[in-house]
Amino acid sequence: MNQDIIDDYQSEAEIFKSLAHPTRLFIVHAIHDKKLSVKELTEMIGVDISTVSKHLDILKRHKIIVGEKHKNNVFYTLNIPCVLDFMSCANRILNKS
Amino acid sequence: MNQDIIDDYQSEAEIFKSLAHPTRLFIVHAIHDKKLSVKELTEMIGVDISTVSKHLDILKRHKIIVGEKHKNNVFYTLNIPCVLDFMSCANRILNKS
DNA sequence: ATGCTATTTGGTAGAATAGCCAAATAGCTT
DNA sequence: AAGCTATTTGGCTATTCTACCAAATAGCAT
Repeated sequence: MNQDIIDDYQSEAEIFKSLAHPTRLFIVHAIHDKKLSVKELTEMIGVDISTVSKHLDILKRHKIIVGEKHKNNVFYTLNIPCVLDFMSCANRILNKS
Repeated sequence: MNQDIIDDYQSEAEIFKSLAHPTRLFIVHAIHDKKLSVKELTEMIGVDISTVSKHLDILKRHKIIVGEKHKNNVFYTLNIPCVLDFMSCANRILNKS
């Protein structure tokens, strides 16, 4: 593997990778218009809360979302609106078949 | 895992997944303004041609790119310009730290 | 401080991914 | 047909990812 290409595109690929999971896409949509806590998201998604926390951590580390703590809840918000634009784009791809 | 969420977002996640690799992002950029064959891309990337062929297959199956055959070469073109828009968006994320 | 709720972290097993090599296929061109 | 080039496919390992459970941490509230 050519190391230069890796260097150039690795961090960009990380962004895509962080979105490349149904649960994480659901989260992005869900917090688009409403701040939600880990617990609330967990109830909506229906997997173990530790799994949800790890998904949130991935999105947070890549700055897709931002968390703010109130009492002992962490509420998450979407940091990158253009993600949703690309999701519309992706859906156009899917539907134009 | 809640099956409904999987069903709703799985295919969308596939799009992101297909772009979540440095080599595939390189390909998307490289064929943006110029049709390129598997062999040409392989020379630019520097991995085994079978690896490149598999990357191209992933992008093709998700309709990110389109291949057309001339003689015994297959030339690839970008099918989804909005991918590049999102890549700009991704880079804004990266640089705003 | 003790409990109570929310969140994160560590560990682990199973699935998926990406690379290489080798072999198969496709399709010109003699 | 036989040779040549380009591409794809199969098989195999090594690595990465994801889900669960259990345990640790954080922080309010009694």
